[in-house]
Amino acid sequence: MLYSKLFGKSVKKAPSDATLNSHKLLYQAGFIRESTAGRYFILPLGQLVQLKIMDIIRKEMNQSGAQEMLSPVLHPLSLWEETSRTKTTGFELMKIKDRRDFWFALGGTAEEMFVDVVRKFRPSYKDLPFNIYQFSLKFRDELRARGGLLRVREFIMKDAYSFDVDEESFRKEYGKMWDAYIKCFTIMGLDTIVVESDNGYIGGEYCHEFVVESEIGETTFLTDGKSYNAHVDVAKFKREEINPNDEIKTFAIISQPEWVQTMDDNLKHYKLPKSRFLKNVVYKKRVNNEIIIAVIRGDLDVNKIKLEHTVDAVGQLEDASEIDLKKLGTKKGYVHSWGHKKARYIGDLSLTTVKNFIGGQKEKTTDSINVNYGRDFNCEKLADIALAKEGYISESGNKLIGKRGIEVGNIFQLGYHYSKRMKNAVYVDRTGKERYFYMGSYGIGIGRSLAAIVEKFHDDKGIIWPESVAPYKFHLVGLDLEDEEVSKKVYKVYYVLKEKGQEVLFDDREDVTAGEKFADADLIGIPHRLVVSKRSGDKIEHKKRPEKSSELISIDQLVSSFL
RNA sequence: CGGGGAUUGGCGCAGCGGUAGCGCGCACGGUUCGGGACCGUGAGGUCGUGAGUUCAAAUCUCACAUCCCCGACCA
Repeated sequence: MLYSKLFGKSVKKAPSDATLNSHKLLYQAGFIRESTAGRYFILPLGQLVQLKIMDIIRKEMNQSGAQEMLSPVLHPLSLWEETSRTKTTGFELMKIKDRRDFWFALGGTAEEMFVDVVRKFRPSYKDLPFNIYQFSLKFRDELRARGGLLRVREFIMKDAYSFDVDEESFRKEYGKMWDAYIKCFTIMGLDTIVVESDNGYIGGEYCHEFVVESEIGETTFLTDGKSYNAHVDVAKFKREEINPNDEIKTFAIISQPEWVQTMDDNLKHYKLPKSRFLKNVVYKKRVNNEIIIAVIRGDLDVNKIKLEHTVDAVGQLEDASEIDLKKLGTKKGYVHSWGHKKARYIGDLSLTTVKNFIGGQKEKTTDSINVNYGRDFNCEKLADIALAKEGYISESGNKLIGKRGIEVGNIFQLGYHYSKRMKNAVYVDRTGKERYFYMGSYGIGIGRSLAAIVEKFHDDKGIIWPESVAPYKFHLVGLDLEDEEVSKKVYKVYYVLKEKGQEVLFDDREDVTAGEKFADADLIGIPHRLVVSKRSGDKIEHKKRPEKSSELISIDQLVSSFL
């Protein structure tokens, strides 16, 4: 490729509102341009990188036995209605209708479509398992796009869907995808941490995110530095016994000064740690206005997402308002840990780690002490509904550390979530009976991976592409082109490389200074820079992008050592 | 969706009631030529949109739109 003809040249300055290195550099070097917020033109250089990334993924997917296909981008809305995902709160589905008033969803993920195509075949157990995937545009009506390619409203995603006869078979597939993902990201130069995460509106029981650690990342997760990594939404931790040696005392209602209202007042008044008090947090379920009171040890906070899973209300809980509390017959700070009629009580596992809790039925000048779970009150159930934090102890006994990262891929166990909700999502087993598919889905964001690579591989001069994803392998710089000899030589190098099928970007511009060409080469970040000039004589000057010094080599050496 | 900021040529910005400017980039000519050179000439803008105030609005007022940042939300 002649640089003089390349569409999308470099510019000196990035727009002032670009804050991330990947955004600035990709803009400056001519890889991307914005259309509207969160929608990007991927320019020729950028597309070459995207294609490289897609090739890496395609190869590993095919290697693992998956089959590439393509689904329409417009999904009949009726499919999304079949799984009730049109109603899932928090997910803004983009809808569009054609001239016959037929409604479509602009796909943000394609579970329904893939189930739909599979059920058209009514497979037999002999056809299973299989994994089908595609690269296609995805639409997410994000409330706020940000960070260049990191969070966009339209992007290319590799999404795969697996269909198995049962869980055991599925687990193998899940493992295969896990391994394939690690391999893909490693080839791209990315070290990923596999993090347990929340499945949100996708459904299913467990899932994992592949995260590239980065300070600018949006995903926050906790790790014990060894075997345990989990998204804060789902992270588990040990509840230590607070006072195991205390004797259990008799429950009592005592008088308490009126000024004791908040947790801080309690600490002052009783001179005991937060963990000795009961805390109640009230939520309301949006669909039916059901009131849920989460009861938890005073030093812990409630994790709304865990609670939502516990009460089967994913994406449906909101903080109760003062009006809601009034309906319960109470107000802020005076919620009881038991006894409010029409409320469901869910307790955290921490309730059994304290003897003789203080609190639980606070009134204006009284409260209860020596409250023990199981003896003095019970919840509908005890579950893990507490928010894990940095410094807490993981279940394997190590301290949890908080980190940030960019989520570049994820794998989901879907189980029967979709097959049970959609009609005829079944195969025929050995005995001729119909059985539900056991499913999984697997995604990788192409643009986000690209941005993550740039975030990791750059210096103050520009991008430093790993060879596996670089838009070109060689950046040939021709200097002194007005000199006929030099000009002949550099074109010869260009044609030799091209003849050998090499990817080469040739800076053939005649009216540009050497300094500018070098600056552009650094900015664009192609792994091997070749310079031909008066100074290089018969040889070619070769320099790797991250290195400072160059070496003089002959064209034969170039061919023998680098092609 | 809450809070903050912005919108003037392709990009970065100045101007803040009285003739729309600068730097970069672009085009042409010339001098340069190994780390973003210099001189000269030139093209390019109904100052986000719509109302209003005023003799006069890029500038003041209001509304709207778009974009950015923080948060909430979110595979």
